[in-house]
Amino acid sequence: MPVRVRFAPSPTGFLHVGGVRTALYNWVVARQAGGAFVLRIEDTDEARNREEWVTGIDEAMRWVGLDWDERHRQSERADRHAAAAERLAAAGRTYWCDCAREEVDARARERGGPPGYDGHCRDLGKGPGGDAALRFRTPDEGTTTVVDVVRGEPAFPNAGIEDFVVVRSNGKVMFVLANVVDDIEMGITHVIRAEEHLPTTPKYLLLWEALGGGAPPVFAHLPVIVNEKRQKLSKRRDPVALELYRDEGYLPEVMLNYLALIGWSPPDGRERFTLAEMVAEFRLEDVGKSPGFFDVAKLRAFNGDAIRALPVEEFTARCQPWLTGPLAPWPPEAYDEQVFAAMAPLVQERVAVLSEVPAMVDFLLLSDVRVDEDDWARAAKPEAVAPLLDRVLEAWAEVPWEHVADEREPLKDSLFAIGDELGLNRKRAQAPVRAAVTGRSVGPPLFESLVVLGRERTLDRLRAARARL
RNA sequence: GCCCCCAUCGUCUAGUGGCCUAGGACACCACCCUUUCAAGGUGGCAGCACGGGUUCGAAUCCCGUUGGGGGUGCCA
Repeated sequence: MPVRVRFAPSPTGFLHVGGVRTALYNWVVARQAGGAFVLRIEDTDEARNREEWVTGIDEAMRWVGLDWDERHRQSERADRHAAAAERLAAAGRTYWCDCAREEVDARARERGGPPGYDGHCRDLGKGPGGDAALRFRTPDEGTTTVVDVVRGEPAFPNAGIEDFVVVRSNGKVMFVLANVVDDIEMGITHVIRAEEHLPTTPKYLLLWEALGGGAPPVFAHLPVIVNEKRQKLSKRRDPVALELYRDEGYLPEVMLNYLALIGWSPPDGRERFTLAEMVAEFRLEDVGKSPGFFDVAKLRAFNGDAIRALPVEEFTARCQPWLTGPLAPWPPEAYDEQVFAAMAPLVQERVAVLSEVPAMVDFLLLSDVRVDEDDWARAAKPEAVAPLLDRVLEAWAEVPWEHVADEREPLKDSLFAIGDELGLNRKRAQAPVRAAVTGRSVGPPLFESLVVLGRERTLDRLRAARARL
């Protein structure tokens, strides 16, 4: 039987990073088996069915490079779901129930037992219509066991599984049923999803059997991804949208690499690997069981390494959204390809995410520098800064405007010579110049930057700074 | 409350009964390099939750405790 897996996100406005990992594992399993990766958008809840949210999923998937073989929208299969519900009803596996939530709760309280539905309408022979919902009759005895590649065989006593609703009173089919129907009809062989679905899996299995689905799929419930407080990442309090990381300048291949590592690592334990390597080495049974923390610090470290490993041309190409695109902090005409090309290698080894690039070169592209108050104050503190700037201004008006490593380095030599005479070490001598010219206390190497900036602009900025002293 | 899951450095993990005085990575600290910041180099800190078993031998197997998490909808 050909391997067929599915990734079934519901449109919530963005693609959740945890979902990306789930999609990745599914995709890898499909690719290594030469099977099919099905993208199934579970949009049956109207509140989550906004068109742009649906296309947002496609875009996000494309960005990370997880291509699908089939794409379905659950909402388009409503008739299939309804037909399945009818089959269940015809087979006597369901019954109509018009108990209100409050009644169910009240009875549970009286009973003193666990909350949940008590089977009140089971044998009342009620019909559809009004507030009636269709409930699935669950077994009172026995155990439903989930055979799970990563969890073993968790067993659930059937007595603890309430008669759950499969069709709402408004006629809409519930998620579990739609899920099972789609999985059966789409020939899904492996259900790889987040651990939070484990508790509903017995219901899934019961329905699967009731619908005559044949051999159930192989399950793999992946450990959840948690925040620093060890809670499942939530869209309300945690930065979970893949788009956020994309706009911050994380590389898609790094996102995949890092996410893969939460829950799985290659046999040899190395941490950096490509998608192709993962396809070659991944095994579902090697997936870990414990929840994993989404550590942005580590993601950043991986990203910085990956950026540095890029050929410069590619680095430059990948920077375009922040240089000439919508994420650039300046108008398109401010960008100068030549200027950036001169700085690119120096910038490349200093950023961890691409969104940090503009701040590294803005002083070269913008006509006015905004000088950071604190940085300037710190750099300008020593008494000797005023005479230093005076003498540098004088010297640099004459000196050859170049910086040649290992040979003559006129800019550098003159600055440090002046600094020496005034009792300022190299660190303190370059600081006021850097702050005056670039606006910040950190940035790419100073003399290289000045060469690109040019004599006139450099001297202008130094004069302006001298005047502020 | 009830059901289910989980438990190795701060974090992600390697480890599947002797190879473990527990390895790597990120973070952190120190030093080196150095025109800032990075990068790089060297070194360091730091862990098998606890208690019982099983065994010649347990991070590895079993039971319990504790701690954490998930689920418990006419959401997906």
